[in-house]
Amino acid sequence: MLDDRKLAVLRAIVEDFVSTNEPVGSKSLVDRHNLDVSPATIRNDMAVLEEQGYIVQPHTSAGRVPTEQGYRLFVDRLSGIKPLSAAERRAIETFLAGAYDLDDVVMRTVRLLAQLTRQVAVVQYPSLTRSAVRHVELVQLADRRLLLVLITDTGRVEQRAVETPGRLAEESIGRLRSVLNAHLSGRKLAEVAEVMAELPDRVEPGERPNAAAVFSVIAETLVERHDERVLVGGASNLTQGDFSRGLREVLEALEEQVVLMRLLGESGDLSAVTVRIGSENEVLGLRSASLVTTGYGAGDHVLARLGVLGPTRMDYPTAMGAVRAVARYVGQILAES
Amino acid sequence: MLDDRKLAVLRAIVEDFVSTNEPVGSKSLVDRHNLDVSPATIRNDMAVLEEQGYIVQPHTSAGRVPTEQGYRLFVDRLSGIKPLSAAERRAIETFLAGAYDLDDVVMRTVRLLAQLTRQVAVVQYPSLTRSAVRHVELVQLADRRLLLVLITDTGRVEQRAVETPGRLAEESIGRLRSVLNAHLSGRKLAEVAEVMAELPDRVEPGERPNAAAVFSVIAETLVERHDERVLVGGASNLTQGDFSRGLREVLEALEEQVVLMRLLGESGDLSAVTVRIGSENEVLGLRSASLVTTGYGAGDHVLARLGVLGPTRMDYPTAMGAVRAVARYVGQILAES
DNA sequence: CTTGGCACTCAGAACGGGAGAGTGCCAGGG
DNA sequence: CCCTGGCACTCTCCCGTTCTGAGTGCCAAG
Repeated sequence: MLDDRKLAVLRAIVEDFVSTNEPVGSKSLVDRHNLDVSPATIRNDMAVLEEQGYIVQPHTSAGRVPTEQGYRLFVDRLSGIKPLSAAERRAIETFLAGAYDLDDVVMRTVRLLAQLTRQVAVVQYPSLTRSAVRHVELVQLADRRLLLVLITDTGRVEQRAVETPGRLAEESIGRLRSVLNAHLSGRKLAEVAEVMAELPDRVEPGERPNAAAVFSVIAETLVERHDERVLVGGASNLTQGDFSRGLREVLEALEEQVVLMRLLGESGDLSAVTVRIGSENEVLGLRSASLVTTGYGAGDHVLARLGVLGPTRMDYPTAMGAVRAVARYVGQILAES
Repeated sequence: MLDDRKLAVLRAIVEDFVSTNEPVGSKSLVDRHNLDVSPATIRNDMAVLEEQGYIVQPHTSAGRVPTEQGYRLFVDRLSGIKPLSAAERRAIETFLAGAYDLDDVVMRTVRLLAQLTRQVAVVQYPSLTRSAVRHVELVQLADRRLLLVLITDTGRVEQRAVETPGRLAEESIGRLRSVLNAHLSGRKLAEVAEVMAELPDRVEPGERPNAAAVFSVIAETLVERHDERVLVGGASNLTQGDFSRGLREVLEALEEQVVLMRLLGESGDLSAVTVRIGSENEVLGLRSASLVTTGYGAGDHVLARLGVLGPTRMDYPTAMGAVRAVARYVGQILAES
C-alpha cells in the first residue's frame, strides 16, 4: 500500500512540520531532504498519503500537514526514541542527586522534564498502595482530636486529623500506637485492610470506640482514597505553540487533579513509553494535545507515571527520550533512598 | 487641586474601564453615571486629570484610560472594600469547613479565592517560625538513615531525611526521641535554636555524633530555611484579560517559589488589605499585574499571606472584599483546629 | 513510473477610502 | 468664573480591492 518512499515522505513531512510549524510543500521537501526524485513525484506520493488520511492541506494550494493518524504512524513505525546527549544525562543525574526528600525528588523531576522538553511536565506521586507501612504515629492535638501520621517505606508521609468520640488519656494513646505499629509495620498498604479487621480484638474493650475512629480514618486514607497527587510544571511553555486558542481549556484541565489522574491512568503499558495523540485522549479540552508517558519506580515495581504534555505537533522522538531517561534516573534515586 | 467632581470623574473612568476594557469617552461617561453636567465640562476635567497624570489616552481621539497613578488614587481614596454577599459568605464558610487537614485548607483556600475573584490566587503556607513544636518523631529508614518528622501546633508536618555518621541502635533512637520531645515540645520554633544549643549535654557522650547530625538538620529545616511554600491557583483566569502578550512571563513568575515569596514579602502591613499596582511590584515580569493581599492567621497572630493577582485593570473593591473575607474565615478555621 | 511544463487556486499582505468616536478650542450665557 | 453647545480636526478601525507567491493537479513526453 505505502512503499518505502511514501513512508519516507511522511516522515519528512512530520519532521519538517514539527520544526517549522508551517505546511510543507513538495519543493521544500526535496530541497531539505535528499530524496532523489523531483517535486512532481513527491506530489503524486502526497496525493496518495492524503487519500489515505495521513496528511491534509489546510486549504487548497497550501502545503501538507500531518493528521493525527499521520503522527500515529510516525510514532509507531517511522521514528525511534532519540537518546539524550551525554551532557543531558549528566545534568539529569546531578540535578536529581541533590534532592533530599520525596517531595523534593518529585519537584525536581517536574522541573527537569519541563526544561528538557520545553513542554508541560506531569509527575504522579509514587503510589501509596504498592508501598509498605514503616511507622504509625499518633499525636494529641486537643482533648478529642488526634493527628495520625503514617510513614511509608518510600519515605512518604501521610497525615490526617482524627476526631474521637471520647477523651483520650496519654497512656491509651501510647497503647494504641503500640498496637498499630506492632500489626501494621512492614505490611503492604494493600494488605492493611485485612489486618485491620482483626485489630479491634487487640484493644481493651473500654478503648474500642476511640480506637475505631482511628481505624476507620486509616482505612479511609489508605484504601479508599487513592488520591495520589500529580504535580504539574512548565505551564509557561504552553504559550509557545499551537495552544493559543484552546489555552484556557488546557490550563483548566491541568489544574484539576481528577482530570490529570484520569489522563495518566489511560496509558496502558507501564514499562514502555506510550504516546497518546490528540483525540486519543478522552479528556475534554486536551483533544489537541499529545501526551508522552511512562511508568517509573524504585527497582522493578512501578510506582507511578510521569510524562510530558504538548501540542500534537511535538518532537516525539526527543520527548520520548527525555521521558524514558528521566524515569530511569528517578527510579535509581528512589531505589537508593 | 482636584475638586469633588474631578474625583468623581476619575472614579467613573476607572469603574467603566474596568468593566468594559475600552477607553472611556466624555459622552458615555455622562450617560452611564448621573453627573449633572455636559460632556464638554467633563472634557475639561479630563484634560486636568490627564495633566496630573491620572489618566492617558492611548492615541489622540480615543477615550481615556487610567494610569497606575490613577488606580492608586482610586484604591486609596475613591473606593472602599466591597463586602461580599450573604450567599458568598455562606459558600466560603461551608467550603472551608469541609477541609480535613492543613494541606486541604490551603488547597481549598486557593480554589475559593480564584473562583470568587476570577483571578489568580496565591496562598502562602502558614509560617513555621511563629508556631510551636507539638511533637518530634524519629523513624529508622536504614542503618544510617533516619526520617525526622516534626509536627507543629498548626497541624503542619515537616519531614526530612537525616544521614547519621554511625549506625543507630533502636534504643538510642528512643532516647534521642525522648530528649527531643522533652525539650522541644511546646517551644515556639523561633526559640528552638537557643534550646538546641544546650541539647548535646543531655545526650550520652557516645551518641553525640549521631545526635549532632539530627540536631543540625532540625536547625536547618526550621531556622535557616524559611521556605514557606506558596500555592497558586486559577492560572486559567489569565487567558481572559490583558495579559495576552506578557502571558509567558507571568506564568514563569508564578512557577518560581522564590519570586512568589518575594512578591508576597513586599507588602508591608499584615493586618490590612494592601494593594500593589503594576510597577510597584519589584518583580520583573509582573510589572503589568496588580496584587491584592492580606495577612491571615489563627486568632491574633498573623501566620502568612494570601491574595489575588490580576491585571492592573482589575475590580479592586470586589477583590479586596473577597481577600479580606477569605482571610477571616481561614483564620477561624485555623483557630478551631 | 518519473519528469518538466503549465494553468489554476487561494491565503495573506498592501492599499485606500469612508465612517465613527472622541477630542480641543472657542464664543456665548448664567 | 464656570458651564455649555457648536465645530473643525484627528485618529483608529473596518471593509473592499488588488496583487503576489507558494503550492497544487494534470498532462504529455521520456
